[in-house]
Amino acid sequence: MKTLKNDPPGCSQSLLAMRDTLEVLGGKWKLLILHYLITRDHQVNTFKKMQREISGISAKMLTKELKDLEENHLVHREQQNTKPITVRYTITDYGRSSEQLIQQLVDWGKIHRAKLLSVDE
Amino acid sequence: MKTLKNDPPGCSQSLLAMRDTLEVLGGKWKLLILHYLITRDHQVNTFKKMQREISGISAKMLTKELKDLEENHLVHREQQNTKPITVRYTITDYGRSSEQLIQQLVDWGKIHRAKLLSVDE
DNA sequence: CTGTATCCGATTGGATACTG
DNA sequence: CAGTATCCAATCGGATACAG
Repeated sequence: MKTLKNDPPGCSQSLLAMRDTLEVLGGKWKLLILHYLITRDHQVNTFKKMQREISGISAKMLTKELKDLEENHLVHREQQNTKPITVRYTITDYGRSSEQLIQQLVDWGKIHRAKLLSVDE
Repeated sequence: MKTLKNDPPGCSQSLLAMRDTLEVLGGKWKLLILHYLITRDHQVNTFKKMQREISGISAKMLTKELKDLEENHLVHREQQNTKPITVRYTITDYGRSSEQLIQQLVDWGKIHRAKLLSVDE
């Protein structure tokens, strides 16, 4: 498990917690990947399939993000005995703890798109 | 108000909403800034004060992030008649719509720090 | 198929000095 | 005080080729 950065001096508890979350789940892709795996829990999600279906991500990025998520026990990596080799990625129980957060992202995105329509641009 | 990116083809509604949120509120600082302004709603929050108290942010970044947030009606900018000039930043009603999302970030950060302690590293 | 390695342009973001 | 302008280093991240 990756260690977190130290508290910036004088940082409140909630600020620190936010920073931690942004450090672990921040960036362009991690929450999208978690969402992908959560909503496709019963499927066999291979590297290739994920790259195809998570629109816009490159192999390099997907590798890196999956590695980060695995290090933090949010995602499980399982190599299959196929030929050629395939790898199955699944969400862990711990990874599921991000579900509410993800739901908030979805909810807010909908709020924002609605707001956009209601405002003269 | 900034327009959002178009839907990547074949993108589900929830995925699209997540992308929107990450586009508007993503990055290292925006949610920290909103949190700052929400929790200090009754104070006079000037540029300098914010830069001092949001540990680690540079003037350049704070300028840019505040501008983005203002463009999206999440933050209000108000120039004061002081000498030298000061500027007061406040959260808007719309900005307050991010409060639940921020709370989730705080909650998850606490979960994660606890998890970190419970796992042999 | 699942990555890794390399190249390289684009972007990020700090430091510093400066303007109104 | 509230930014802007400039320089520059570090990182990001795509494309391509390649390895197991």
